[in-house]
Amino acid sequence: MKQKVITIVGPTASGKSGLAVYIAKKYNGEVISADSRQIYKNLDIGTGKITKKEMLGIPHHLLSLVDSKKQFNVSQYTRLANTAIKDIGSRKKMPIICGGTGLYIDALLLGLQFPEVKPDKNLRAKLEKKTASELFLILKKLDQRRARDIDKNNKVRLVRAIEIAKSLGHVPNLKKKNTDFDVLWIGIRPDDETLKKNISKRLTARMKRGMISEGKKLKKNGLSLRRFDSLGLEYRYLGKFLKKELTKKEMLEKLEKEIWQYARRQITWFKRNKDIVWFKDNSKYSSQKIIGVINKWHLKG
RNA sequence: GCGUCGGUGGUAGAGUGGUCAAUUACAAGAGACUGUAAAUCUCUCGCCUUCGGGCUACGAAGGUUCGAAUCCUUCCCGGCGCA
Repeated sequence: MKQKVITIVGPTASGKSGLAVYIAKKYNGEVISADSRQIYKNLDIGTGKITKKEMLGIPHHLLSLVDSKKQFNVSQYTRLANTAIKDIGSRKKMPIICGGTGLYIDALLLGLQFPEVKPDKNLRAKLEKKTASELFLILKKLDQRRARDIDKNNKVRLVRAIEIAKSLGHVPNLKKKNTDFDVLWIGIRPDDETLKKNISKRLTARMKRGMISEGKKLKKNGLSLRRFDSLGLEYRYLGKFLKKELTKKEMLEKLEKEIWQYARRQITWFKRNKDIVWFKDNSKYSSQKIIGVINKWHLKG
């Protein structure tokens, strides 16, 4: 019998975390985070990590595990998440995946198998200095086929493709492995106006909770400004503020827009998955409907 | 009041007689996604379109010219200087 897994996806500030706890309470579940930034230690306020209090006693996995100076990736994520699912399942509890990082979730639940080539820091550093078209030519020599479908303006992708091709001789086709999961996909997508409001409110709340001092502390503890930038969103803009490139007001204005753009990108990603059952919010009314959907799925076997 | 500089698409800001529906950036919208994914990348972006093109536009109104966002006149608005 397949392991049952409930998954809650949606854009940032849609109320996923609260819903996950609510469902976990009802179904004797534990939550596994699927968030590429909340996996890091000490990135708490800026990532909107759920607090101990908000967890209401529900165990949460894959939060605050990695040093924020280190680079984490999908492959590590799927390994950890698979282990967590097994662990939770073995204790006869319901794993609830909750998060907004589409790639991580799909890799885990759709079984995307990426080529097993470890990141090569030196090679990357060398390649990053080249232009996209130079990189494209390098890749073309190594793997004609991959060069044909790759986005030839996307340096990040090109670098990785070259990295793989150098190691394996070519870039293998992406494989999907059959997973042992029976997944119920639940999506939360508020209407645009509500989502915008939520984003704005949440940002204000984060400021009150001390987002700026969190940033200062991270910097003091040696997190480079370059790293701030690559972490994106709040940390990218916190970094610009700490560098004095932006005033506090400018930071907040730009950040709010940027978060909105991010939310749109998340929605674009999740829209592709036709298995997702969408709801507007996590209100009482929606929650009841969601429970109904879960019950039906749960009874099926 | 006189002088002077300026008024360009949602915003900032190029353009100073034809190659201009107008560089670029941002905002907005759509989308992509092979181990960085909160990252990275692409497309659209005056209106209409049978996708050939058509129409209306660079403060307003006139004028010069084969042709004006670009030159001239007047007016309106804003900055600065002098009164």
